[in-house]
Amino acid sequence: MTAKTHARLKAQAKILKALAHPTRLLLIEQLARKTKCVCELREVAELDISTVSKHLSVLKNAGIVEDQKRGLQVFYSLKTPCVLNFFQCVESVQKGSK
Amino acid sequence: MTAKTHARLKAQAKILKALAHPTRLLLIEQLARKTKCVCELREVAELDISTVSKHLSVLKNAGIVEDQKRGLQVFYSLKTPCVLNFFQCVESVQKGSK
DNA sequence: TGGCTATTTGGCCAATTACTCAATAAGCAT
DNA sequence: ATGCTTATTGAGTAATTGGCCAAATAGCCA
Repeated sequence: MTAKTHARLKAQAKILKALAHPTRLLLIEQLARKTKCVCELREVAELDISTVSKHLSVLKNAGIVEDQKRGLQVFYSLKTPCVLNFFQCVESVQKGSK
Repeated sequence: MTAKTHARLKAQAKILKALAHPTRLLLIEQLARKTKCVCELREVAELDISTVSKHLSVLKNAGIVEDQKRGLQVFYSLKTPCVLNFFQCVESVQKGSK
């Protein structure tokens, strides 16, 4: 395998890895509805705010969400809504067909 | 968050997690072309056959591939080709839009 | 049966991940 | 400036992951 192929696969895996965590999926679902600040997301996730912040930075780093500071709060929004299409296929996999 | 929601998210994450590794993405690309045995995949992946076998069992356990024994060899094939659609979105994320 | 080949499984280790708590930064208000 | 609130970052720890090697399993054929 060439180094180029390896780099491509690694980059693709990074994005999927960012999606591959229950809490981060929850955050994505929330952001699919509307832009929310970290404190709102913390309530939904029922986790320490530092933990939520770190999950958000993983998603941001992968290019899936973006952030915007407004006063004291930081609002996150879904940058690439196409990730929601994943769920359809995930469901197909769960049903064991297609 | 309800226990049910948590279970759903965990199940979805499991499938994404199975996809989220460079080697497993390579295996999926290979199987998208055609059914292959473990030994053929080992050559492509350039890894110990036991490592490849474990990656395949992760994919199988997630419902993404299926296996069929023919004589000494075990052939794997893509059970849910829709996972290939993921790549389109992954590309969009990489380009930072949509 | 015994030997050969293909694959899976178990043990081990190094690297990564997810979490919490504590410390730091940044923005506003008094 | 001081204090209060929101968020991020760093340290430390427990659990998970991915790799290899060695051992076990399974199928074929002599």
